[in-house]
Amino acid sequence: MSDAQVDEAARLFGILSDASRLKLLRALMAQSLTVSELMEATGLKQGNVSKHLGVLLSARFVAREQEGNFARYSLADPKLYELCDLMCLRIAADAHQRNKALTR
Amino acid sequence: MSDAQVDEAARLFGILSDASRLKLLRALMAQSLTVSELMEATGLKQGNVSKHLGVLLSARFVAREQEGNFARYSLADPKLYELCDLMCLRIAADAHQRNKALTR
DNA sequence: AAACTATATCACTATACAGTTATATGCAAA
DNA sequence: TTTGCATATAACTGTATAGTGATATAGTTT
Repeated sequence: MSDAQVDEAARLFGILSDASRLKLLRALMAQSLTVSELMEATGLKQGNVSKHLGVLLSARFVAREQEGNFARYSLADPKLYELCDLMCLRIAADAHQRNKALTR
Repeated sequence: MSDAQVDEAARLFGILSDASRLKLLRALMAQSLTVSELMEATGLKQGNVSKHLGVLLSARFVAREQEGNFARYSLADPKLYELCDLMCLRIAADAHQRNKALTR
């Protein structure tokens, strides 16, 4: 694996390292949504949502489709599900570990 | 999924979002190594290696074992392999896409 | 065209953190 | 105990970026 590939992996992990972006992705896992709908779903402000979507778009984690005056975003990468699932499993396993340690 | 869990997922992704830390993990995938060996394997300076290992340790991605004067680190989370594999696949798929787009 | 709406972008501030150097801690050999 | 080595930690600097408010861009309606 080349240095450039490691850098790229780090960059992609970095894009997933923000709670606001994860919330946007989570909302999009259920259905594709417009910016306004994403504002509502996440509680983030408009400029912030657009900025984060731009980041996600640049990494091709999401796709953008113009619908008249609206911009509809959808998940573009099936690997996202697996990546997030894995991390969630990891968190659950960790919680379980900690729990066992406490009650032992 | 709670807000706290989303935050935790973001934090863990963040820990993987640094090229130096990924290089350390990659080196540890082959075998457990001491700090000095990791310096050699990655080209990073001592203080930097220790700091990154501390971060990885705090997330339990690695484990630490004292061996006399040395500290031996090893991978502690089997999910790391899958996470990194997935991201690498994603990068490869992306490269393939771009390649196809160019030669089309 | 003018007014309105949805989205994108800009400028700014505050915060987090990677890398570096220097120093501290702790184990080990003499 | 003194010396030396391996590792950890502290202090500092520079850089990146999240959030915000204001503004710009584009499409839509009247």
